[in-house]
Amino acid sequence: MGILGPVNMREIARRAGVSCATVSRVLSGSSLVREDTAKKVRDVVSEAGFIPNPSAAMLKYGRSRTYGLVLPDLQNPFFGEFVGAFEDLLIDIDHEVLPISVQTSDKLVKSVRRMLMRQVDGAVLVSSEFDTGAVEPLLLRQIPLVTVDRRTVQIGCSDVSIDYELGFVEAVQHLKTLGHKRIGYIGGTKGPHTSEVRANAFEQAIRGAGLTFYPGLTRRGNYQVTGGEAAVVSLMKTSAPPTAIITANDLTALGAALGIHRLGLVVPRDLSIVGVDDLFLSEVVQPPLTTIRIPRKRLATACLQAMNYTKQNLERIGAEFSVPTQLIVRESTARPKSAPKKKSKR
Amino acid sequence: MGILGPVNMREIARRAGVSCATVSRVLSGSSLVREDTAKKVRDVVSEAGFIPNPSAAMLKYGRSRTYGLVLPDLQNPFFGEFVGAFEDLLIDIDHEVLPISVQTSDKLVKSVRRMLMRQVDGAVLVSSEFDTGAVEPLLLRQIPLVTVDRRTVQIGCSDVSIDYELGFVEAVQHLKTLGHKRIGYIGGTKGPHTSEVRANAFEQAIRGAGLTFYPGLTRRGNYQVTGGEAAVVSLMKTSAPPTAIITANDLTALGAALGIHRLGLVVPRDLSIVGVDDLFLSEVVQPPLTTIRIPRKRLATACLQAMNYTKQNLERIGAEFSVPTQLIVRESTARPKSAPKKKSKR
DNA sequence: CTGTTAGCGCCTTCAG
DNA sequence: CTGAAGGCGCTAACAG
Repeated sequence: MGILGPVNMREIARRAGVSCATVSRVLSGSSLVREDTAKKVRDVVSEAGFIPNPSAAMLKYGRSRTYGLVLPDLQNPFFGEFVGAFEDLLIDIDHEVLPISVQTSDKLVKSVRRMLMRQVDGAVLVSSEFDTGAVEPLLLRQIPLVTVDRRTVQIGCSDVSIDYELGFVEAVQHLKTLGHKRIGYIGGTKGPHTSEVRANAFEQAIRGAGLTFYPGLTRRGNYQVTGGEAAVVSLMKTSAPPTAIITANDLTALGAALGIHRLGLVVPRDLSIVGVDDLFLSEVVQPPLTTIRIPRKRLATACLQAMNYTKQNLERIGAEFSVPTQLIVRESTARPKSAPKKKSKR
Repeated sequence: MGILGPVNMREIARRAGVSCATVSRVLSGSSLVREDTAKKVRDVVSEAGFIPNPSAAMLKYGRSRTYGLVLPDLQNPFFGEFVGAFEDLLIDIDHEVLPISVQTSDKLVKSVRRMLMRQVDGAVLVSSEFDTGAVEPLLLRQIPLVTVDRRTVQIGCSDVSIDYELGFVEAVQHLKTLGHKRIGYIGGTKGPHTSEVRANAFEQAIRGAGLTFYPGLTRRGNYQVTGGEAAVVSLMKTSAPPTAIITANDLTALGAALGIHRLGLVVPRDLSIVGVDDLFLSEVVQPPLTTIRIPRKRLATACLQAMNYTKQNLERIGAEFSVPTQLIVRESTARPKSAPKKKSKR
């Protein structure tokens, strides 16, 4: 079974009575080794519990078999779930993921440094700000880049966009069918481009459905519970509050639901709420949240695809990929209470 | 600024007109370099954006500056939060964390292999099953180990126990004060030792408070929402259901709350619920969950402490550390509805 | 088919 | 104070 201390290849070679090269060949599955020799080597390897040192290989090849994954906030369960999905994909190709959470305070610069240290073979930047200066070192070193929802490509950098437009249209249609006319929106923070993308998708969906877009029913959140709560309170205090809102993500929606509750109101009777993400907790809360699902697996797959494309076309402009979203109707949306009354003017 | 392709030390040395050794000395802060030479080198280093390749250093030293962190389930937000806390600690000492989720299906063996590959300097096993055979290779290679809630130590392996006893006593006291007498429990899966620890802590707390321990009001969950829901339904169908329950973790508690809701009942009117963990979502759900908080930072700190102890006493039996818990009272617990009626026999 | 050799980038003696 | 040289473990040429 096991052994004491780290065993190296030379030691394995010695025990098997062959040279390191032969051991290396056996391990890499080369067919240029006689079967009985190979078997002998394999026996020694497994008997010693030998595991090759990847640092050595990396030193030789300059490839680390790991991809950096820059996320805005690992506290948000969505990103945790996404990391898991991405990791599963990488395991199949024997790679690793280096997840890096770029909190508000630290700069992207530091995470870039960390990736450079770990010699990542590529980096995926999810919904984060794209500070050209900060990622410069990556580009200069020819490290393939993939952004999510930046909706811009450049040499050595592809983009995967999440099709919010699709989900928002479905959501607005859903609300319209229920009878909502005054639909509000609680967005994300100012920095990341995805905030604008989501806000625009909302406005377009509203107009596309033939409804009125009320700028006064729009608020900025922070992608967290706190932001959703504060925004919904502000929204409900207006003279003509919305009967339904869509939020930039589920955490914001959960915050909004909390705010409504604290106001002594109830969801969906007093306000219908639609989130974005579909956290696995969203179907567990009361009421279960109607939300626009971002499919993690498809997103992860698209990122990997984009990565491969970029890698193979490093000299060229990156490609654009897209991932669909899907409305999941649960119980946080219902017919507006006020609407019928207003209509039936008796 | 940046440069093209990976730059190595020799190149820096060349540009600065010195040798690699001098560059190395400057980078490691050796004082044996003339200040003007050092400055010259530092300028070239920062101008080239040079970052030393840790693989080379690792190859030399055999230390990877990373710790493995084996968790039962990264889907559970508690572990995500814990990884973050542990990582923060490691950043300060310039180390990294390799988080590994050991799902039900895969075996611990595989994760051990992954850690061996990455040449971790140590491993923390959180609330997982401790298969002696599987971790043997770690022990044999003299890799310091820390377990959480295994409550056993051995050569080269320390333990950090979470003081559930404390939290459960507080929780039972809280429920007793509210007037509860029939308190049930929904536990964890059979494998990990922590399940027994939590179950025993519950039973002792009940008896310690002078209440009756009803084995019939005990169920097994799976640390997930589904388990909590199924268990609570089963519990409420008994002829004499509990008026309050304590669950093995917050996810289970959330599941229980969901189950109660589906049964057409309401928390805490029909059943008071106490969780364990204090997920950041637990204060956001309706009703906010009363729960026994496991402080992540303190747990992470204790793990690191334990790791350092083990490392410095590899030949000796590990030490035992403990982390306290704390009851957080919110709104999922209240006076039982039935109790007063039963008492006032009129 | 198998062994020998050189070198990946860094650090650390040992000389100068 | 600074330079030259060797070696960490592995692999890919190149010999045999």
